Amino acid sequence: MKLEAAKSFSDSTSLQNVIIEKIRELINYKNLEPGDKLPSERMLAEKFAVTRSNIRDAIQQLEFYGILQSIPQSGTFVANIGVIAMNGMIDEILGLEEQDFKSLVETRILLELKTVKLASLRRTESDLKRIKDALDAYERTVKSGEDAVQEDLLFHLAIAKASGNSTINTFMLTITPQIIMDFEKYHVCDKRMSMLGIKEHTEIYEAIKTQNPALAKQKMKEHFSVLYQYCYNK
Amino acid sequence: MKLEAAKSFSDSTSLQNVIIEKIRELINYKNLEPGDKLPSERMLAEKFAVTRSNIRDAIQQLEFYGILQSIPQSGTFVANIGVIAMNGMIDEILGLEEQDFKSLVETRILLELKTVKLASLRRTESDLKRIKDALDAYERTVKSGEDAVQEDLLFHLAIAKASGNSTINTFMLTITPQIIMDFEKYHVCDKRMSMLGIKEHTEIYEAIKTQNPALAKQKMKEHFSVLYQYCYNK
DNA sequence: ATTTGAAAATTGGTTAACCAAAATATAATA
DNA sequence: TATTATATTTTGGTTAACCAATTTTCAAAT
Repeated sequence: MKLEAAKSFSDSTSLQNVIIEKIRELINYKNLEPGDKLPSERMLAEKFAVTRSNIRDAIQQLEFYGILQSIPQSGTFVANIGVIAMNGMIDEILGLEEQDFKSLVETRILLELKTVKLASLRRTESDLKRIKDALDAYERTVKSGEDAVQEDLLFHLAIAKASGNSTINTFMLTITPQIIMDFEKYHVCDKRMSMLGIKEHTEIYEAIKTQNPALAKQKMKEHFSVLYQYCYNK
Repeated sequence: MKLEAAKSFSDSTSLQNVIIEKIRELINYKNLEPGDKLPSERMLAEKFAVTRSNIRDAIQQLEFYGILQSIPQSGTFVANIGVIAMNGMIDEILGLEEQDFKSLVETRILLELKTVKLASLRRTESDLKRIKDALDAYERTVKSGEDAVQEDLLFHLAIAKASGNSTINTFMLTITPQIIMDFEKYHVCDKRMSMLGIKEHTEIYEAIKTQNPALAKQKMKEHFSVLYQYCYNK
């Protein structure tokens, strides 16, 4: 059987949001400060009339955003960000929207115009080799007539890695699969685009190689202008 | 008891990485294509000689990066990104470094110079009110002589929300708690900085209100230049 | 040969019992 | 009274049994 996904906001998500909301209320009601301990998972489960797993899931999400921290055999603690920031952040977490394609592309362009500049300045020789390898792989696939969306993205990820900025690199990783799926869904890349892509990728690579950040950014901008128009004019 | 954290790369993380690596090898060895089904959690657990929970954790992480997708009572599937991109991405996931303060600040500045421009263009009236409220709260706290790091960050988060870009907004949320903790750790903000901050925040707010993106970005840049120097010259 | 339908097996998710480390309470000692 | 040693309780994490939805199997009917 093959997959045909249509992920919706499931019940478990909304239950988790309810629990997060209740944890927030508890922290406020009890005036818990940074470093204070939350009631145990078992007590929370009983208090909220849900299972301990539900509590653990909610805590895990709040841990992801740095609001709580669990210490084994000790307890779950309010992180060191203060009650005001915590309330504001939970508001935003509960109000997070599904990420739309436009935001995704907009963000990708922003990040990449930065990574390509940083990569030009900071790339090591091994960074450069990785980028070159990705470029060669892309070129091979395009010239063989196959779809090269994946090799395309890997070229860009190699640049992100060379930027030396671990945060941006992580962000690029998180948006890449969604980008790939959207691109293939909307058929963003055709053969003609790909042949042009080889030229543009090569120019970007050369600019990084010669450590010319301004030129690198310029070439990346051109590369995206085609893409951008293609995405928005269909 | 109060918390004094020093999170290190735990054993569980490295075990998870080993499992991720093995899942990758399996996908390659079996030539699984997008949409194909992975062996069941139970079989993987037996094959890799680990518990089913370990398998579930690894799958959950690969799900976060969009590489796998679990369907209840059906199976876990390779997402629609292709084997080449998958290999490249798993390489990067396994090689992810801890996020350093410099990357964090660099990324924050990049994101905020964009959000403030977008917010100027797109902000609704209710966005504007939220930003104003955050600004007022910040001013109140500073003038009362208290530490206002939290109100400071909430002002910036309000702008991120007004940018209308859900992806950037999510990213801002994920880096905010780390920023707060680092700021308090390094005592980035003192009283003098905060009083200056009121002026700068107000200027940014006015630029967003009058929908002047260039001015808004300019003011944000000034705001960060002080911060940036403070962070790097200590 | 094809279709149908019910039974059996398989699936990810859930629950509750269990574990070892940590925190706390208690008792013994100085 | 203060301090140390020990037993008990509490903690988040782990494990294994269980569940309901889904998929597969396979024989009966057309």
